[in-house]
Amino acid sequence: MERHTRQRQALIDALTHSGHALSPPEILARAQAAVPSLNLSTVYRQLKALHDARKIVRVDLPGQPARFEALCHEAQAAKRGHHHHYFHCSDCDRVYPIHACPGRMAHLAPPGFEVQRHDLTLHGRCAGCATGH
Amino acid sequence: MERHTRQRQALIDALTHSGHALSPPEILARAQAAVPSLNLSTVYRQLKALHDARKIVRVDLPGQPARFEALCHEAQAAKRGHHHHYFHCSDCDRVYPIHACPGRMAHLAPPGFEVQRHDLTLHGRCAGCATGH
DNA sequence: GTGGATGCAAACTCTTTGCACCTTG
DNA sequence: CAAGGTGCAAAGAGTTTGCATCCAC
Repeated sequence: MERHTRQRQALIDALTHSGHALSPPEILARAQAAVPSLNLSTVYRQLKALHDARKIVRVDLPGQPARFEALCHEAQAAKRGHHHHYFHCSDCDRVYPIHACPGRMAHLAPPGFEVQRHDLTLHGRCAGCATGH
Repeated sequence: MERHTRQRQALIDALTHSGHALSPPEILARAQAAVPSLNLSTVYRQLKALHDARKIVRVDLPGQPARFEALCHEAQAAKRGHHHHYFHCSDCDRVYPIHACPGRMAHLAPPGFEVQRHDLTLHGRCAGCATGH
């Protein structure tokens, strides 16, 4: 992450301008609008670099390929990925962040288990799909 | 799922006798104790058949390879996979079912979103690992 | 005996890596 | 011009599939 390249910028733009998390192939397709020669390997390498630099978040949902999301400026300034969860639309397959959390879940685990964190994924239909597209 | 074969039985035994969810390679290793010639392809085919027959549950955790769990007899009799969640131990990497649920989560989604179901994964240390192995 | 199940190898998806070439600073 | 980044192709995990052989019924 030392040099500024067109491919990195195209990638960041693609993530920033999308309202939802994108998969590596989706990122490739969108970023290729700006840099047609862009390669999937470069996408993966940049994603890793941006993730290590805490500029993007990896969104892993159960049984699904990884998606990535741009970190908002407030979160980047705070130097921490704000804790949040995701909504997966079973119609359009998009993933939306949810800025709410049901709270600590430690009481759900059996006695003796130390709960450190939790992941929550909601499934259903997003507002767009629910209203008949 | 029409014939009874040694490999299917070995696979079912491996899943039934384990206290936690197993990955396909783990299932292969355990079932090969009974049927040494057992092949990974057969494991995958049997897992698919058993899953379609509602005899096992697929456990997908975010960012992790699939695991499988035997359905308890009550659940099989009820013809439905009882709704539950999982605890993932970051020390021993085992996955334990949790027979508790925080309840409906519909209120966490933005207005207009229809929540149909949710997945919850707890992460931390299991009782065995927390007490110093 | 026959069709479903198995074993093996090849194919497929997703992701990572080696290496020569190109580009940024 | 030197180091880091890129593109391409090959290599890895995890999973699926085609096909000849095998074996449960």
